[in-house]
Amino acid sequence: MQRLFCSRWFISGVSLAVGAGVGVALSSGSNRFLPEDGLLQRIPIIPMPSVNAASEIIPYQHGQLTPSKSTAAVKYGFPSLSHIKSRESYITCYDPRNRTPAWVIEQLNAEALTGTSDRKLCDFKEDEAVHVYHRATNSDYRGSGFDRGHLAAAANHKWSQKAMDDTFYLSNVAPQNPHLNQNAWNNLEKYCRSLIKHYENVYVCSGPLYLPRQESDGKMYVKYQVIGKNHVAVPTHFFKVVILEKKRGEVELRTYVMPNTPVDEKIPLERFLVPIESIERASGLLFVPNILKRTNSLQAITARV
DNA sequence: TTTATTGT
Repeated sequence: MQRLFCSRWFISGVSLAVGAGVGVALSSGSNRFLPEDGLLQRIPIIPMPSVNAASEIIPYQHGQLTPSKSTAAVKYGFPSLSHIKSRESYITCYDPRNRTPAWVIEQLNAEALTGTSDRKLCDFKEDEAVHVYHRATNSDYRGSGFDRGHLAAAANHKWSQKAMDDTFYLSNVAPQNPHLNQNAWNNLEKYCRSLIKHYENVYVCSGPLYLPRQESDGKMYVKYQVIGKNHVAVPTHFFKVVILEKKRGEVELRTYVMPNTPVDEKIPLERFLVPIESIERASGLLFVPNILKRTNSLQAITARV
């Protein structure tokens, strides 16, 4: 895991600047791609199938207009759909195998950050919307040595007590090194909140990573601890993708990765910037597909600053 | 200020 931070990513970072010219190109196409579109347009997941409509979900086959024979294979249902949940304060995709979120996305703005909500009134709680087989519980975390680290941060949702309460579902939480959670990661969250002063809109997508590393036999393995009776996975790293909209519609992306270990908070946050592509490859996710997938002409986007 | 855990 140290390798990630020794590589050139460590210093270079990336910031994709979508210029004003691209903004015009966007609006000349389908409205779906306008930056003003809401949170839902930015979910890093491809289409939501409609439940019970097997023929709509079966993989597309070239030149085939009738439902494929494999429709019958799912007569008794799909083992999973996409586990998207919408909450008062955020939208999340749950990872039932790891008992943590796969990602959580939230919009930060002055209204959301202002209010009298009090985290002392909140308790971490099981998410009863998650099947018991796949649900993390407080007892899984107790005595584990890990914090219940929020992905959508409580302080991002002070506007309503309910919104803050919703961030305390364990489906919005992953085992996090206490030092990281309370120092460097907390600083990154504070920094994200501070960005609302300088940008029209701030969207934040956070999640766990399980990065491979070389073991002593020279081969690459993904190794991670699991805690509690439910074997809640301990991520090796965490990512944060910050989507910043300027007043003229320009979009800037910043992608951070921190290891799930103590991190010296004197290290400037910029040192944790990585290219968004590296997170997309490592996580299996695609961020801002509405911008980056739109055309083949990535050259229209300035890909390094 | 915000992030938390543990023990009573």
